[in-house]
Amino acid sequence: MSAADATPSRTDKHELILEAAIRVFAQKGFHAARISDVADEAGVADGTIYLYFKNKDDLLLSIFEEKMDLLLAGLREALVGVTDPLEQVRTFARYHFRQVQDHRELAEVLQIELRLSNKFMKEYRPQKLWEYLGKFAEIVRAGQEAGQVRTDIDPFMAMWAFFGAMDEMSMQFILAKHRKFSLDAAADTVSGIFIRGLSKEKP
Amino acid sequence: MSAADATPSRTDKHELILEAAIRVFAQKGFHAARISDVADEAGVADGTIYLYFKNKDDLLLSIFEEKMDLLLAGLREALVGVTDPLEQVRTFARYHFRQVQDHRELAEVLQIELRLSNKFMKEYRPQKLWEYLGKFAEIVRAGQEAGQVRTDIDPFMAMWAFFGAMDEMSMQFILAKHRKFSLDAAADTVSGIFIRGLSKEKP
Amino acid sequence: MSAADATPSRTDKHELILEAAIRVFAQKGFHAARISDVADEAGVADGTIYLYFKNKDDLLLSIFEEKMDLLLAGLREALVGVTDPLEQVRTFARYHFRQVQDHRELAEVLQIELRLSNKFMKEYRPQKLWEYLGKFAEIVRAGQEAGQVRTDIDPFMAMWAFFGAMDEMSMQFILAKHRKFSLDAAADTVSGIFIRGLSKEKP
Amino acid sequence: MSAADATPSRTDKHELILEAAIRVFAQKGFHAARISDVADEAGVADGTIYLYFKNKDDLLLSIFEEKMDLLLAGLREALVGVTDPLEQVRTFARYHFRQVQDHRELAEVLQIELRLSNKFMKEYRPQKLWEYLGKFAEIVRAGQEAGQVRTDIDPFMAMWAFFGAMDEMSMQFILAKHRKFSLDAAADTVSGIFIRGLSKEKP
DNA sequence: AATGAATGAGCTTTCATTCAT
DNA sequence: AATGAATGAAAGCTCATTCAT
Repeated sequence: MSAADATPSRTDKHELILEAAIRVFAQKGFHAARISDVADEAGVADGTIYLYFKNKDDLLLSIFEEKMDLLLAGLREALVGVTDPLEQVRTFARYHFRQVQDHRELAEVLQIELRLSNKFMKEYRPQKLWEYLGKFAEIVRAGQEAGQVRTDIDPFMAMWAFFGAMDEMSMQFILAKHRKFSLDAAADTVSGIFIRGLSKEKP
Repeated sequence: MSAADATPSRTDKHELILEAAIRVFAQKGFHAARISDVADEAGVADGTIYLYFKNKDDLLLSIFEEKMDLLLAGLREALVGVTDPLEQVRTFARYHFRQVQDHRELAEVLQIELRLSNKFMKEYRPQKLWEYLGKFAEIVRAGQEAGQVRTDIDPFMAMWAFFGAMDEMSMQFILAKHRKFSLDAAADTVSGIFIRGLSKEKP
Repeated sequence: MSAADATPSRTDKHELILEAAIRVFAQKGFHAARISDVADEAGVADGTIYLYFKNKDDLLLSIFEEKMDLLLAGLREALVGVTDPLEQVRTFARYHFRQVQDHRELAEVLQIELRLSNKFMKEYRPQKLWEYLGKFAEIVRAGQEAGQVRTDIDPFMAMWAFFGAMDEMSMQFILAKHRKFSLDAAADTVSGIFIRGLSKEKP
Repeated sequence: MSAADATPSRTDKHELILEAAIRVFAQKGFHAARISDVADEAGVADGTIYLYFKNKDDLLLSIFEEKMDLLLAGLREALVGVTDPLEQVRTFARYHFRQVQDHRELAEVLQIELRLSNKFMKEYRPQKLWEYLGKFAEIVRAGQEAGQVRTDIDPFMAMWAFFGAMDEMSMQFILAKHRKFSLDAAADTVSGIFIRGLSKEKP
């Protein structure tokens, strides 16, 4: 009500429910999770969820959409000041695995549960994911133009390979809850392979 | 029907149902597919499926188990006579993508639908997958011992990265039903990156 | 706004909501209509409706109660000056069908939607309807006493028959949105049949 | 299994469920009745109902369709041997009210509950009802051709008036569970009014 | 008086699985 | 071994109603 209007009292149910859903989906899985589980976790009534999200699927997709925005913004920020394309590859990998580590439940939902939804995999076009990964294709193309990256590799092919490698290692990290698995080492391995694998051979 | 055939007269309903399930799961997705759909496709009664498989999940896992056996056997055969570790990487990649291309419905089930099953991802230990991928770790280790492969890379880390790269590209191939996407090119890209990425730098 | 107006400044939300409800119920049907639809149509908040009506059923019954008052008053006025009982039958029919024609949405609600409510049909005693129809029974009785109407017919039985005939024809008119259906012809048919049907045979 | 195959063991679930539904719908009303109520009444599981009927609406419509067939067949039989059109009117009325009396629960469903369904009233074309009532229009037309029935009345208008009169009286009979209301008297009243109302005035 | 965000009870329908034949 | 009719648990979603502001 003040001029500044920080709206501290507004609980932002949207955010509240979204975060609760991430925790619940990560723990029980999307299909096993009931709407009432999410409602309980968020401390609201079942029906309240439908005031903020169209349905259960929409809740899952909203997690993806909204979190990918943050992920993409963070990636752009992480790449600021890194000019060398091959160094950018390393930065990308480190940033990605750092996010997986820092937001493990979210990662679990995005990596595993999102793939549950046939809607997502087969009907939905993950535009946000393409924007995120597109940065890698740009890096490769820039490296090719700068003469550092071999030109016999298609940037988009390399992009999917890079994403696949990171994704699978993240998956193993998530699944290997009790085994040792260093994401820093994963970042170094992936960037190590791709940096050398993509660079022009020394003459 | 030959004398060598151990079970000549048995129609092998087990196999019949399994193949029907692959087609149905690939087409409709595991969750959307009904047991009665599989039964119809196989030309048997619903109840008959339960004489050969414990439940719907077991049907999915059986597809994985039995097909991975064939895949692994094929891989071993493909690698026969290829002695150079780096060349073995190329052979592996080509073999893998060839299988995806030749058994597209099976690939679709294994790549997408199998991941749907929380049971599979979180509880089940895909021993057969590890055996298959383990070949790659062996190749890397052998290369390291032979002095061709850099030793700062953990063979198992490399294994997951390699699998992830191939898997994601296969996924894109499967999803990109109408776009052009060459699996041969994918094999060359992946092996191109990994062969150079794993090899020792030339002095 | 006039001096005679007892409630000049009051916007009369009650009336506002009632009229909105008639339009909404007629258009979407009572069950399909949401309280929020009525609120939107009336330009008030959902909760406001509950300041004027006990619940959704009460809203429907209030439409009946209040509109039947007007209908009954109009009928009495229409019958003023008509002394011949058989002529009164014709007047009744013409008045009734005229109302259906002039207040089609209201008629739709009263004819179709009101019957939807189990509450209305099985628990509620439609006193107002009986008053309205009672006029017909009175007409018949008066005709019997005057010697114009046959006495082997129970006035109340005749009343229900007369009402049923008019009601069904109104229903057909309402349902037959696109077909030709003249309510004037309906009035003539009904009164034609009942006037002759009720009158004493000519000796 | 015998040659005669009376199939006494076949419980005919379809019929069983239909009859149970009539009882339940009549007692609780269509909307208030739960599928599980019908299942309980029929002594089957909830799911079984869906093996025989598409959904709850279909169950209601099936009652109408199947029972109207019987009603129509019975009407035709009742009219056999009655040649005089005006006498046929009386036969029709008596048959109709007899059915209401003998199948009171069915009548209750058809008269009251069927009208609950917006689907039925607004979308569904009650072909079977038209066939039933069409007999009356035929009777009127035949009477006009034979010179017994006045020609200033449209047979279809008369048909709706006749049906409305009978329907309303049936409704009152059904609603007036505890009051005295003779359906025989109703039949005589309706046919009395319509026979004289439709016949040509004596010269 | 007015609001409208929040509530939570309630129910149809699906479909994996069973078991009498 | 094979059938397929029958089962019944399970849950997403709606919407009339409430009440704190």
